[in-house]
This record gives sequence, structure tokens and C-alpha cells, in this order.
Amino acid sequence: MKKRKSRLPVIVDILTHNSIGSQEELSKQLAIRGYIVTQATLSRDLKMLRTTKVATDMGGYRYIIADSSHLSNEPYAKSQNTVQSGLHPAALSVGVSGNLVVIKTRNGYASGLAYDIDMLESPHILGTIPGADTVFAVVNETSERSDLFSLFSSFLPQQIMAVARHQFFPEEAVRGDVEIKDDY
Amino acid sequence: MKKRKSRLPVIVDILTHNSIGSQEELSKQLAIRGYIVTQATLSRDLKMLRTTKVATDMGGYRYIIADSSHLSNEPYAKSQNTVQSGLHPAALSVGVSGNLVVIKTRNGYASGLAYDIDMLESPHILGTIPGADTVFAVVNETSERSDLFSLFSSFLPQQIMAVARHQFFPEEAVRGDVEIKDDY
DNA sequence: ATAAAAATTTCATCATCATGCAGATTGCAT
DNA sequence: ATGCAATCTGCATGATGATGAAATTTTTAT
Repeated sequence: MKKRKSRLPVIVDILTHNSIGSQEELSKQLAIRGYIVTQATLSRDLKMLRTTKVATDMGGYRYIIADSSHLSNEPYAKSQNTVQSGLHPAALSVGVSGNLVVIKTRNGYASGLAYDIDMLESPHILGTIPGADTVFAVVNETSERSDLFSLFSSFLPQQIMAVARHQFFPEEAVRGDVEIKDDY
Repeated sequence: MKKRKSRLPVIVDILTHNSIGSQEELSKQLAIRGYIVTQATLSRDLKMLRTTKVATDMGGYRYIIADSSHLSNEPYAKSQNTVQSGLHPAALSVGVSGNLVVIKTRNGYASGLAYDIDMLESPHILGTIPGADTVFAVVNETSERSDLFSLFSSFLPQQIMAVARHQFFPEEAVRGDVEIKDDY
């Protein structure tokens, strides 16, 4: 019964695609996937993964992966559920600077969004690094900004892309500083 | 006795400059500064500040400010404590590479430093991501390196800035690549 | 100023999480 | 295979955190 190694990636997957608010809840999700463990073990697993519980916008709590470094070496490959239908509701704003795309999200959703970007397996994205409410996406040097605009338009709300459009098409820019607006 | 407004900034200050591992511990620190409150109140305060407990490198836990941008009514923001007085003692070194500024801190202080950078609300900074002992700050494309030097000089020890000066003023540089090192 | 509404806090308690310890499993070197 | 060390796990329990209800203060609107 030493399943930790295979279990941890599953936990990461569950946490990034579901809103898990307690270890008991996580335990149930794991059970569905064939991993039967107690809360005690999960406490250790979560400590190891450096996950943490944060307050969500709507009253509750949610576990997130607090640590960064999971460049797209895809240890747990393309799993089943993902966004894929499109339009990521957790995104608040997007900006471009050099070879980085910076996406602000509602608190706790950065990991999930970064994961979803990875799953696109786009040649334009080398890798992502999620924080608590910010995602850094490293862009391929040879990619055109128009490519990036298309890419992110495919899953970020149109409204957010519209605000950021001038960053993807500088030549059209009207002038005026980038407005990164955080509303809470 | 409705001190929450004045208490929250103090909590932020305590959390960013100390290693607090429990609400009881925070309660004691607050008491020293004249704020007598129960654990129940702190639970609500911390939820409001969206702080969270994370596993530290060795064994324990520590509360950090998970979010970078808070309630828009900014009850504290540019208030008393925190940065302002200048000179962030947790910083160890700073470097620039492309549109990224990389700051090394003493272990566990990256979150606090990133928070302080966010609080500057500088137009030169698009966003930050703290690791355990490293902060990545993404710089606005239109910002000059001299702007960045001024910005960081305002709250990083002069000695550190002096060492990094050649990175902010390449024309004066002697040569030498930026070392972006992530150690975990 | 006064009443009503909202916000803040504590108390008491329930819920959740962390961990020492013992038993079990695995890996590795005889 | 055997023994030993390291890893993993559950159990039981202590530690820590969250929250309903009631009391008190602050704010807001007459």
C-alpha cells in the first residue's frame, strides 16, 4: 500500500480542477478514483505538496497548490477533465511583456488556469508558473503576438481580451499605460 | 472596541516580518502591540486578508499573505508601517533579465517582499510571484531600467542595489550574465 | 437626537487539521 | 532469502481553526 507516488499527481489534478475545501472532501474524491486514504495521510500529502487552504471569493475555502515549479514536463499527462469548453471565468486580466504573458485570476484559481494552459499544449507556450492569483506564461520567442492573441482568446473571456488587445497589437495602440485593474 | 480597521494593517505587518505559525501566536504578537483579541476574531481577520498557512521548508507552518491585491477600498495600502520607512531587510540580492526582476530574499520572506512591491502600485510592475526565497517581478515593457533602479532603490538596501547597479545600467556594464537560480 | 441597520467582537462549540507512535510495506545490501 | 533501514500508513488524540448566536459599538437615515 505505498501509493503515495501515484497518489500525489492525482491530488494535484483534483485540486486544480475542483473546489476542494477540506481534507475529508479530498478523501472522497480520491476514493472515487480508487485511492482510499485517511485524513491523516492527506494532511501529510498536502504538506508535502505545499498546498494550502485559502478563502475564496464566495465565503468558502479552497485548497490550492502554493508551490510553483511544474514546467510542462507533464508528469501526469493529459488527464481527462479540463476546461476545454472554453472561456475561463476565473481570469480577471491579461497582459504581455516581452516573452511573458501575465494573467491575473481570482484568488486560488491561478494553478487551475495554468494547468489548463499547459493542457493546450500550444507550441507558443513553453511553460507556465502559477502563483496564488497570477499566472506567468513563458512564450516561445518565435511566436507572433497575433498568435498569442488568438490562443488566449480561445479561452479567456472576450471582454478581458478586448481590454488587453493593444498589448498584443502595439502598433494599433492608442497610447496610454496598461491598466491592470484589480477589483475585489 | 471596533478596532478591526486599525488592526488589519498591523496583522499584515506582523505576518510579513515574522514567522507566525498559528492564530494564537499572532494573538500574542498583537497583544504586545496593544491589540487584545481572541482567536475567533483572528480567524475572521485572516479570512478577510486572505492569508493562509503554508508548510515552511523545515517542518513548521507559516502564515503568508496569499493575495497581492486586496479589497479595493484599501483600508491600509499606503498606510503607516510596512515598507515606506524603506530598506527591506529580508532582501539579499536583486537582478534583472529582460523584463524580469529577480529578487532573492532570506528564506520565507519572499511573500512579504512581493506584497510590499505590490503595495507600491507602481506602473512599472505588472505583477509579482513569490517563491520560498525568490520573487519574480514582471516589468512593464515601456519602463526604463533607470526607472526600475529608482523604484527598487526606494526600498532595497543601498548595498544590494550597488552590487546590482550594472544590471540596471548595461551601458556601464562590464559584462556578465544574469544568474537566475531557483533553488528549492 | 433617535431609531434602525450594520458591523465588530466574544463565548462556546463544532469542525478540521497535525502528529506521535506502532505496525506494515518496500528497497537494498548482504 | 534474510536482515535492516527507510518509507508509508492508520489510529487515536491533541492542536488549531471556523462559526452560530448574542451582546455591544458604530454607522446611517430619518
